[in-house]
Amino acid sequence: MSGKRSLIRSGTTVDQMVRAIGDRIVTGFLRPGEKLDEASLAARFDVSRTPVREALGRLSAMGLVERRPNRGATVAVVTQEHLASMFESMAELEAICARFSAERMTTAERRALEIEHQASARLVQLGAEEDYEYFNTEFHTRLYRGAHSKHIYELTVMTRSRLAPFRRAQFMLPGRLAKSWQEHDVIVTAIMRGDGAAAGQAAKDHVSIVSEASAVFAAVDPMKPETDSIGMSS
Amino acid sequence: MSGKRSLIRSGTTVDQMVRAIGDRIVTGFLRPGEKLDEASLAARFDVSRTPVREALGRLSAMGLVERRPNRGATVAVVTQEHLASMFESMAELEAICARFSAERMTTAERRALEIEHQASARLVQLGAEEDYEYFNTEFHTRLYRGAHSKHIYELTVMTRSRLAPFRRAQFMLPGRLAKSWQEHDVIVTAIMRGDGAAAGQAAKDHVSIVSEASAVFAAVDPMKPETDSIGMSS
DNA sequence: CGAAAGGCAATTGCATACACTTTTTGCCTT
DNA sequence: AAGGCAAAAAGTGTATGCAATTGCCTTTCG
Repeated sequence: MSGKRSLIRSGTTVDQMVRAIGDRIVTGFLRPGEKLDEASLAARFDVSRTPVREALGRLSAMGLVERRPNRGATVAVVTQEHLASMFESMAELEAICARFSAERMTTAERRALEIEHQASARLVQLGAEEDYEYFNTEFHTRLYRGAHSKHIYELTVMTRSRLAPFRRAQFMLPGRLAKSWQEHDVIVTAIMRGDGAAAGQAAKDHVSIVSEASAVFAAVDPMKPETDSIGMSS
Repeated sequence: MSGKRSLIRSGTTVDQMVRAIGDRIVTGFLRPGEKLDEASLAARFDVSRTPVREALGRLSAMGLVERRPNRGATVAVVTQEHLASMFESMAELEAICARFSAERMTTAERRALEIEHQASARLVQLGAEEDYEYFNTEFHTRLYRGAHSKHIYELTVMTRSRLAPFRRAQFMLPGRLAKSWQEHDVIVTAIMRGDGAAAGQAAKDHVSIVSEASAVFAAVDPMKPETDSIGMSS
């Protein structure tokens, strides 16, 4: 019977299940609308149904899977409207964060933001998309933290994680890197001079542009049976 | 042991547990910081640990309880700062909803909002706090829906439910009913004439006032052992 | 006398077994 | 032949048992 867990890393079994299943959804290996059978998943990962069940519950709370009582779980289907709604929310949330950041950031926070932002300019010149993506995430996180509001932070991070699957390839568009940096520059400038309104507007515009850039990926066909079930990774 | 649900109402057992435990937290019967023992709760409600466990997971996602791996669950302790942060977020979210409502509500939605708002005026005159509370909830829900943005709606409802414990007694303050109605009136007026900026500002002010009115309840001493709540019955 | 290490009790995490709900399939009726 | 009903199969929901981790208490050594 149950032997050793696969060589997946740390955390409780449920955490591993959340990561494993979540990854497969985010990477598109599990298609939207696809049924998630508890027993199958449990067998696939060599665990019992219990942790799988709890993992599905968490993923449901994250919005990655949908659950109906007595009817099982499916990979969440994100409609065009819902996706637009999430990007819209993201724009509003980022605007709030930028506005608050402009008003509340400490001197140290402003300096760190500026320094990191300037440093990332080099990545644009080099066209280092991978590294820029990392700095991009860091940049936005700084904005969220700079708002000095724990709950706003939570809402924003939650929304961002929910949008992650659709933002993945936004930097593949040519010239997007430089444009992204310039948009960041507008935000930083506004924050440095404490102009909350301008910072908010700039952040909103920034996300709106990202939204449009990602819109092309919304055309992911849902409910495609897919040949196989579950492979290995992470 | 014997299966004999208490006389709590419908839904799956987990739903009942969520309601039961959530109610006890919201009503203050379970104090912030208090430990939530799975076995005790299961015995108290005459169910097995499994649904209790899942219920604690959901309540954790709602922010009502905090969970640490292998260390059990406790009633979430909300600090003064976090509470202020949540009210602040609520103000911003309601502002967004009101702004969008002013810009996007259909004619039917506007009419329904206006009618219901006017109807609630009578409740103010009568001083029917219970009934007004119901209409108040309804009013705000209309605003959330009127924004025509599913994700914004979700974020707002989530935040509101998380603030529920602290808003409970806001109408106990004398004269609060009439003031609340007047604030609603400003919002409705702005929405009716499609003035998004004004509606947003009015909604933000409204929540801010509620926040202040509720601030007094933030002084709930956490981690009071309490004689005990969960006794053995059966 | 204090501190650290080791053992013990309590509680959580996971596995397995059972019960109930939903869906499918095959047979019977019209 | 088509539709509906019923029984079985599949799958979720709940209960219970067992393993593993945590926190406390005792014991021992500096």
